[in-house]
Amino acid sequence: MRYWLMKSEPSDVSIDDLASFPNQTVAWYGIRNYQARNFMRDQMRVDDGVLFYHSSCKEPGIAGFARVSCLAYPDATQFDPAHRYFDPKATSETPRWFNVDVQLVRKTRLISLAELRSRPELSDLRILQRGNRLSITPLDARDYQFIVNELAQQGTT
DNA sequence: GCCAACGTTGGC
DNA sequence: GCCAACGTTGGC
Repeated sequence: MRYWLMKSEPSDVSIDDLASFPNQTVAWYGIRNYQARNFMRDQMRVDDGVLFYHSSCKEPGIAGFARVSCLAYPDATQFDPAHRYFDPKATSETPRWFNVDVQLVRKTRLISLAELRSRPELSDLRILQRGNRLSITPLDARDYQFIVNELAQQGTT
């Protein structure tokens, strides 16, 4: 079992949006970076743990816990010429882009980026490192458990 | 809106 | 295969 941090812009899909979706599940479509795609396609398994992270917003940070609920399959948006994520080089025979499904486990208080940075225990977290822009990054069980057991317990949820 | 960092593209 | 130009990300 692996653990992942997955960024979403709340103006696109927020934690509350996710909570309102059928089965509290969303297809993680629109990834157009090969490294992030490979994580989904090659490494993610059902029940992997996911930190749902709000990015490009007023208060960036971890907003909830989720899980991988479906193995990767071709991203439907690559085939749709009307869609912003259309990829003319992709065909149904040779799809380029894949996505998993992600299901909410529970919303938490917002664990801000500043708070994550303030914890020496999390200094190896990929998103805290300089120049990191990947929207999907793996993290160790230790970091995941620290966030679940220490940070997410504080405050109200 | 700025800008550092990094990925992708395409000419050669 | 190199690398300059360009585009994107995302915190601030």
